Amino acid sequence: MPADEDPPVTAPGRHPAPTLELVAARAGVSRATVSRVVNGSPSVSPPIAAAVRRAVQELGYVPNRAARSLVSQQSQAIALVAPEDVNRFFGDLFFADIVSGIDSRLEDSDYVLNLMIANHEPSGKTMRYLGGGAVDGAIVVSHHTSDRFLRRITEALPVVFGGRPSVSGLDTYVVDVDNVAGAATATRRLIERGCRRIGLIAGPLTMQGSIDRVTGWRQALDEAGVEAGPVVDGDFTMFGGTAAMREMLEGRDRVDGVFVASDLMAAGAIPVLLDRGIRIPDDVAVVGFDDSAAALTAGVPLTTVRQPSREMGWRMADILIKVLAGQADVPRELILPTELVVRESA
Amino acid sequence: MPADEDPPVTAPGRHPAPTLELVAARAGVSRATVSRVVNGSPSVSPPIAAAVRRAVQELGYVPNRAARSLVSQQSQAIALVAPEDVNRFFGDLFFADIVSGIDSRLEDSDYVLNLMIANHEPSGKTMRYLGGGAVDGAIVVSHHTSDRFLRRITEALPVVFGGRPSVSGLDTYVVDVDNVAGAATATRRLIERGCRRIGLIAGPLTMQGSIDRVTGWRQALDEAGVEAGPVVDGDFTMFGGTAAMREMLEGRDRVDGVFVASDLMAAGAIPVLLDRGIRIPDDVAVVGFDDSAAALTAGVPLTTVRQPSREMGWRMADILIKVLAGQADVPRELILPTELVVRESA
DNA sequence: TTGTACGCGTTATCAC
DNA sequence: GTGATAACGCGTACAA
Repeated sequence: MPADEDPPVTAPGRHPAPTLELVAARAGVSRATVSRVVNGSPSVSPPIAAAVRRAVQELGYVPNRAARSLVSQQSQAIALVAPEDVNRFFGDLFFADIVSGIDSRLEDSDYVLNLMIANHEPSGKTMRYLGGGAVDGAIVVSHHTSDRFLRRITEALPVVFGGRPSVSGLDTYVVDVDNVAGAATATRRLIERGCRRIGLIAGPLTMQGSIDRVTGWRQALDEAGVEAGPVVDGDFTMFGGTAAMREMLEGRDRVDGVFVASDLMAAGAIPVLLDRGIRIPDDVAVVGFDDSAAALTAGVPLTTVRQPSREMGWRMADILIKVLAGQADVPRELILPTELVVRESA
Repeated sequence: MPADEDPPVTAPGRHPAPTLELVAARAGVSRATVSRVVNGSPSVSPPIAAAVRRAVQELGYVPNRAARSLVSQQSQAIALVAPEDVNRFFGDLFFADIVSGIDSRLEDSDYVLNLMIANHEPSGKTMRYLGGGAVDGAIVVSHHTSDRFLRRITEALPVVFGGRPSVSGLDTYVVDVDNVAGAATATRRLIERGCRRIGLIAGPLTMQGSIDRVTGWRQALDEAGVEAGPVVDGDFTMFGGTAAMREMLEGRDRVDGVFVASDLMAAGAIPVLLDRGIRIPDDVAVVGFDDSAAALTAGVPLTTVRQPSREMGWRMADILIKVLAGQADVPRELILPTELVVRESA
């Protein structure tokens, strides 16, 4: 009674993958030649190349990634690292655009994307993985100033940040928008509408982008000589936006305009206004930030500051790929423009 | 003038990773012994093991994944494949839960997750990647009946499906809920409330889950002897839900209850009702499906059918890991229970 | 232009 | 218990 018969390690019925050797045998050439053909070396005679390609086709040969990595010292993989709660990450369509952009850049490359949504501080396991050559580089988004690992990760491998990190002096690349200018533009829109009590629903102040948007808001106010209204933290989540708006309305400060530092928060905040019979934009005007898909689901079409999030994703991947290819003239910082999108909320 | 000086292939300043060899030298033992210690082999004397561990620590040694893969024939990576538009995938918080669940199962394993959101039919590149040993297995979600690649992928590597595929006879594993029963429960809730003109906003009928929910809806209606109301396709998106509800209201059939086959669609549909002054649930009762985060952002707290999406993700990863480990007693199909969550909309 | 041979870092099978 | 040594599949100097 074989109670402990060894289960097969590999699933039954899968063919062992053909190797370079096999293809070579079939094409009647050496492994080296096959390798050359596969890697598009010019120094191989057309007839031979054709024969090899046919053999590759017939056998369904596909290069073994591990072997290739081992010799080339490159994994052809990059990591998308987000030190953020999974639901938070997925909940914000802004990141959908980022991923979409990264994806589109990677599509016609050989790189694959590894997802590392690391709740809180990335663990030792994660860091070992990142530093251990398992990926060639990393794109880091949604990072907080408290993240000690920012420095460690940039020391471990080439990194492109989505959003300027608060820590400076890092050996890294950054793709960002001018958050200060964008926020100022949004606030000016409110001022021009005639708003004089302008509140702010901010993102978490552990993120540089949030801080910059606060700065921009205040800057526009100062320029216009308008007194600053109440400030509440909305945490970059929809619920946070809802809670923040409630808090703001319950405060002693009346507002007639609000700059909300992300569309998702605005989508949470606007229903609070509507529920209380407050008209938008007549009683309270609202401007968001991102122009993500949430801008159209807020109840009132949202006037917002568009940031080219999909392009940002594309650019980040593009920069990383160029750096990994050893290209020298890659700019350290790429600042993309924002643009005010006027809809109905302000 | 070195106009074309070779740029360095690797970023400057990164140390070459220490190898087994190096650790061995430092500890004064052979590579084999170090390997044993690293892999927790029992047959190594405690003092030696300690010395090796110290060397590992000091050098910050981390095993080279490629080399390990090459010899073990395993990549320690699994792919999450979604033949779906990126924004669609990210836009539905249901998938956030799935990913979160997968992630939590992978956390204390050595596996990493590769993300493959393949707009439309996965390309040849994708299939080659999947079949080429770059990943040990795959989790496939959001698949459509039209996906010819379902068969190909199951032939290429071990696969766990999220949601029963329409194609049958596949060598694969499935984690799903009983969509028919869930939909019937939802519909019964409406009937018990007194609704007699019950419409349906369906998901895309290219997905088996959508079809099953239609079936469940009709089943409950038939059982109760209630005539079927209008059916409109909502595409599993928020906008789709909005459009579907508009279409339904403009039709000649009056409705006093609607079963919406996903919370996200319900979140799009409910505002349409509210905008027209239709009271929920008094004039029209609404039941959703999923109990995703969207259920609480619909304007009216949504009565819905909860499916344990996070657990589904966890289970899928768990099953895949067990299969990859050669475990024999893994069930081919795991059906998780649904549960009616009563809130205010019905 | 093509083939030979070595090495990439690991694991595993042997002897010792 | 420990150490040589042979794979694993591939890229690439080097030789032919």
